[in-house]
Amino acid sequence: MSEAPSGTDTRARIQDVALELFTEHGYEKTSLREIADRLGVTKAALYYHFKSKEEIVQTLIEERTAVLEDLWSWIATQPRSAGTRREFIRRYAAELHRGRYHMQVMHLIERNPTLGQNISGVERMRGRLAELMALLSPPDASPQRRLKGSLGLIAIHASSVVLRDLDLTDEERLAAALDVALELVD
Amino acid sequence: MSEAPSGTDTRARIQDVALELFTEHGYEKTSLREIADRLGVTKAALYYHFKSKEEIVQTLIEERTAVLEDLWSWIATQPRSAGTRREFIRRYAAELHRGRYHMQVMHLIERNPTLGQNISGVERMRGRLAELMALLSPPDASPQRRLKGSLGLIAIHASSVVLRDLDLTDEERLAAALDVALELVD
DNA sequence: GTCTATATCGGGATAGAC
DNA sequence: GTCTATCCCGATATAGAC
Repeated sequence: MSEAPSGTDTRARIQDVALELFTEHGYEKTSLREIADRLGVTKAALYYHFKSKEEIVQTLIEERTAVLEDLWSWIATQPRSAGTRREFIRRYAAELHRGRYHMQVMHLIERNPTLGQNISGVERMRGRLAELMALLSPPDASPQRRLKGSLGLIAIHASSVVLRDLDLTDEERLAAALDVALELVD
Repeated sequence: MSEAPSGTDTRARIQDVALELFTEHGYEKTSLREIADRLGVTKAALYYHFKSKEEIVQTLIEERTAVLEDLWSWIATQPRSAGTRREFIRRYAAELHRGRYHMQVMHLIERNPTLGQNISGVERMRGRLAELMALLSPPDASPQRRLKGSLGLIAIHASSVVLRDLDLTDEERLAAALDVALELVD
């Protein structure tokens, strides 16, 4: 699933490069020529693997949506307790270790307002994310508690940017974010 | 400064509409034709007031950067105490009441990765924002504390999105965010 | 599976009249 | 201060050869 058999799987290599450029320069600003150039192929080659630019980003997003929906299925069956929320945060963080570009895709959809108006699947993902955030506080929580719960997830996403200048490894950054997130959902 | 003499000041009306569309659909995706249409003028008319699309967004950003720099000048002269941080958060929140589109511009720069590569002034703003976030925790703080301090500011920015479905007024939302932010920088 | 060549479109920007 | 008309470019996407 997230193996990247770096030899022949051009399709996966396209996704890799596209995601990197989309997150770096934005979806709209990234041209297919740029992607093709970096791969050492031509634009037309991309169209053999994907029928449009949209489809490239769609496949990326659908893979990550599946992850969110798995997490949602799990949490929906659990009691709405602090213990559940803490366990959720741990599972979410673990996912960041496994799927190699979960975080990047999250940044992509957070930072590209244009995705979602046209691109199917993005709205569903944003919806799932909102639902998960709502579940990170007790059912009858005050707005303050609601916000803190949501900030638990946001902390994890933001840590890589906010702690960038702090000379930590990715693991250390994630560990710190995990501490903060666990506290926020508690 | 943020008056909008709604009669004749076309320049301000262009900024208004542009900001709204930029934040809604993204900077790249918004065309000058769209802006002009909504104002009931033509593209060429925009070029009388601004020499380029970039200049429109630049003026927006420069006004908000000035605000951040004022806040920075103030906090730099204060002791790095919890009291200072709390007062900073209060001043920041107050600014959201005054300047009518401070928040929108913040969302704009957060969510458009493409701004900043080319557009002068954005990097300076991002830098100021990072510096301010760093000052929201003690000088020798752990990564955890650093992250929590930064989340104080982020809480304010995120509240409008995160608490959207909660049927609160903007004031109530901001008040809740303020509570959480004050706690986070403490 | 990748190439060259091309069709087509929409965007930013300018010239010059009113 | 706003208009019409136009230029120019880069982007997505397709056709068809190899």
